Amino acid sequence: MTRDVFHKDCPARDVLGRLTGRWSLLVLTALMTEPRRYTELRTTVAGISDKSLAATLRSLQQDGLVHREIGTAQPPPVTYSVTELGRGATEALAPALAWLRANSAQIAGRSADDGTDHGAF
Amino acid sequence: MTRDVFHKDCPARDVLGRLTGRWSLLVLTALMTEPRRYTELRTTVAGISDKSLAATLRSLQQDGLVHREIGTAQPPPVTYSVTELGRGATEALAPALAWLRANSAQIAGRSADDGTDHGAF
DNA sequence: CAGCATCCTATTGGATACTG
DNA sequence: CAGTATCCAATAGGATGCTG
Repeated sequence: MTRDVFHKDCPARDVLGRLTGRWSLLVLTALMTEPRRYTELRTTVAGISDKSLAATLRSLQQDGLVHREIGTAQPPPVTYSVTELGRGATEALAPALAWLRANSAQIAGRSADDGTDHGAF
Repeated sequence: MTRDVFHKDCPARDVLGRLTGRWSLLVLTALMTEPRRYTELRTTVAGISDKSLAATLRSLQQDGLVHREIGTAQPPPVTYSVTELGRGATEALAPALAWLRANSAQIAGRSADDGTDHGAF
């Protein structure tokens, strides 16, 4: 006990580092329902920059969580989808996301409760 | 659909940002089984610095996920524990951690497979 | 359309030393 | 024991402009 991930040299630390990037969870979840094109993703994950989206996708792709496919049309459409591994990861992350949805409003209004009701936002 | 967390101004974004910090998941999980003292935590979460541990604890405490209690002995012992809210959060994160434990070795050996067998590390 | 290159700033986080 | 203070390096990430 208190081993593996708590150990300094556990490779899970690296993976954790990449998965806890600001955008990974959002991008993975956005890809869960259906494959998406680059521009589509940038719209869905509102607020992400080109640089961050590209970096996140590359990172997820290198970890084998996301698949990148280039079409033959002109200009070539690029479609991203989750791999089997990525699907497992996203499903493992789903409870965390659900918890966020349910509790973040309460947490956000903890140190700065200005009385404004954002609802889910 | 494609709302709430995908919206730019959703407060879940902030909470996500703090929860996806490099150490939050580890610290929360370390506190799940039993309350722990500061030094104990620093030992359990191997590799964390004083600065990062203190910052992580302050952040979690402000979000209401962790409780800080100061004893009366000399020098005053400080004990950290998860709150009810924190317990819910950690449980929601547990599947992600389990997935990490099960799959990170495979992922880590993806781009740099040197043949070394780290096992779970 | 799907990025990459460049520049820039802000934040993270480790090391070290110090304190009540 | 339980931190804080300071310094510094590395990284993340946004803005902008450009490309095949």
